[in-house]
Amino acid sequence: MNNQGFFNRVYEVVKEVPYGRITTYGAIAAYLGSKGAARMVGWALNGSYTSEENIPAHRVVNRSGLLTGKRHFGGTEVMKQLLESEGVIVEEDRITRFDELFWDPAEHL
DNA sequence: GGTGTGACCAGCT
DNA sequence: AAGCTGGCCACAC
Repeated sequence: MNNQGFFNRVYEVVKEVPYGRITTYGAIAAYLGSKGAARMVGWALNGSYTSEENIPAHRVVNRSGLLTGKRHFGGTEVMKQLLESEGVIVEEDRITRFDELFWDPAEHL
């Protein structure tokens, strides 16, 4: 059912990310079956803001836990604020306790 | 239907 | 050690 498009699946996964948790592009891409399509995941999130649904893209970071797409939120501090608002500590545009806060889609889904 | 792109990843120089 | 290039896949024009 959710095979209609790669984008749609990315949205579903990101929306399933629990509060105060984060995931990575590579993890999502790998879960979708396209390990090398990490770039595609970021692009999907690029359209997330155009999507009718509210996609917590701020919970998605790169493999280093770095807020790579922070600039796409319309403000580098916006993403940080959102994460800290959920209890996630952000330092130097990077997730602290990244290993602990990391949420693997394959593990939950 | 080919080309370009994109918020990455990993390896090479 | 750090910077850069290529590769990867799927969508838009």
